[in-house]
Amino acid sequence: MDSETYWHLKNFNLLQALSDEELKRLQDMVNTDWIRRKDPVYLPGDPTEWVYFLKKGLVKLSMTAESGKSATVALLKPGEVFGELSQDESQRSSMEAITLKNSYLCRISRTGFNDFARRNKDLILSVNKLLGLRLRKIETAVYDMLFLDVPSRLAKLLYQLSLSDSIEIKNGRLITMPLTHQELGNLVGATREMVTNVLGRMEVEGLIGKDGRKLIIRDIRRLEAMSHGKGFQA
Amino acid sequence: MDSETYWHLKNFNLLQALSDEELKRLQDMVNTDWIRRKDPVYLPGDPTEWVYFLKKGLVKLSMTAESGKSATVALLKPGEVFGELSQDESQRSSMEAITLKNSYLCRISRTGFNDFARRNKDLILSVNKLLGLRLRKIETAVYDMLFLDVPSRLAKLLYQLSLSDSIEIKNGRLITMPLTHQELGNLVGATREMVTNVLGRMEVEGLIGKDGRKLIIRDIRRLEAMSHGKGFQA
DNA sequence: CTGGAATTGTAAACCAGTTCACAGAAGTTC
DNA sequence: GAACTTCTGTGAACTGGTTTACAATTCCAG
Repeated sequence: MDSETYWHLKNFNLLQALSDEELKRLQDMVNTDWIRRKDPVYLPGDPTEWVYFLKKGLVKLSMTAESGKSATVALLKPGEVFGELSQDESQRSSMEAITLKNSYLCRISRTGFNDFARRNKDLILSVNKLLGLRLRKIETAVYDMLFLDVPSRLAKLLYQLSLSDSIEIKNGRLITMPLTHQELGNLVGATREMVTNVLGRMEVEGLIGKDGRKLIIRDIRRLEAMSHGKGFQA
Repeated sequence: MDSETYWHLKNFNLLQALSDEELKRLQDMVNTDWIRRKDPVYLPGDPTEWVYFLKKGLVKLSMTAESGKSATVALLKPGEVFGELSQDESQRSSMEAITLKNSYLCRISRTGFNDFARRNKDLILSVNKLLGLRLRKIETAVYDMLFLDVPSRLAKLLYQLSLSDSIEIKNGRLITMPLTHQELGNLVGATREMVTNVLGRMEVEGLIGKDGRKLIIRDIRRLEAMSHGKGFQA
């Protein structure tokens, strides 16, 4: 492999615990794929036979109903691992994974990975930790869906995006993650129209601004506050 | 301990992998508690310092908002394990665990349990499997909340209760789990009134019946069908 | 078996968010 | 830079579910 695309499994948190020798062994089990923007990695109903390591790009993990409605569960960035990790020999995927940018990812067979992990206490512990994190994340997502209204949920999302995916600009922070209103809606469980509407109000209130189609966070404090209480309270 | 209350850790799925010797060692780390019906095991905000094994009784795990609204995440029966299991040194509990019947449970310090598990590959693997199951369960809960209406969610719940907590009677199955309309509502994410209303319609349709305050499942087939599609479709 | 507490039943008013139906703006492609 | 596609903006009509307020029933303790 050339040095441009040469990839260290080492860069994945999950694998941090492995020795160089073990990494080499694992490396032999790995396939690397390139997937074009908007193409699927896997679809609902596919067997869960691979574990994926995202090397470069952006992947959206979402649930879809037959009605066509869909909800985004996670946006995965380089270094993140997805696919069914637990030992449990579960049937088929309920989710769909689609790239939002051209992406490089590595793929290990689930059974292969599990056999490998079985011989590596530290790796099992890492998997354990990761599952715990995922669990807590989805639990708070449930909490938010049940107890917060759409403006609060959107405020929270923008707050988080501003921490994880933005750059400092004059008078605010520019969100770099390329998300349409539709995709924001899928992330907070609301319609595209509702998102447009709420963002409009937020702009009037001076909480956010926009540069063409990109969002600018203007008052992160108030956004953060809003993400707890009841939306716009008047 | 007398033979009535003597308890084999062995009966817990999670611990199946342990040898008798290991079980003995674990047993020394265990406290047994008796908790009165309706009393809490822990509350939101409590530190997550224990892992619990429910020996006898019934425990409700739920999330509550400051508004007082609450959602039930799980009903735990003897043999089930709860509390924060993953290695991740997470802060405080977001959930509340309350007994619905007088209950016996065993309690192991989380750090103790984790140290113990760290030396037991098979145990960690079991924990992983359990976390995987929990994850899948909550994922389908999210799916249901997002894509199914209240009648469908309730139908699904009744269907499941009829599989797991009912006894055969003449002309149907009697649900043995003691749940009020309020509690059914908390389980499906709806108000008490909505539950009363939907159950009423289900009774008219001949899907269910009631014996005093207890529910009887009359047509499990149609309930099951209903749990997929759009509630009452006319 | 009786009095009070908890649960169920009911219906009208209300509301957050969806649906529908377009119009305008911003990017993209050739 | 024209033609197209994708995305944003907007408002009216609608709807599933909540809220509120009470009445009726069931349960349980003494």
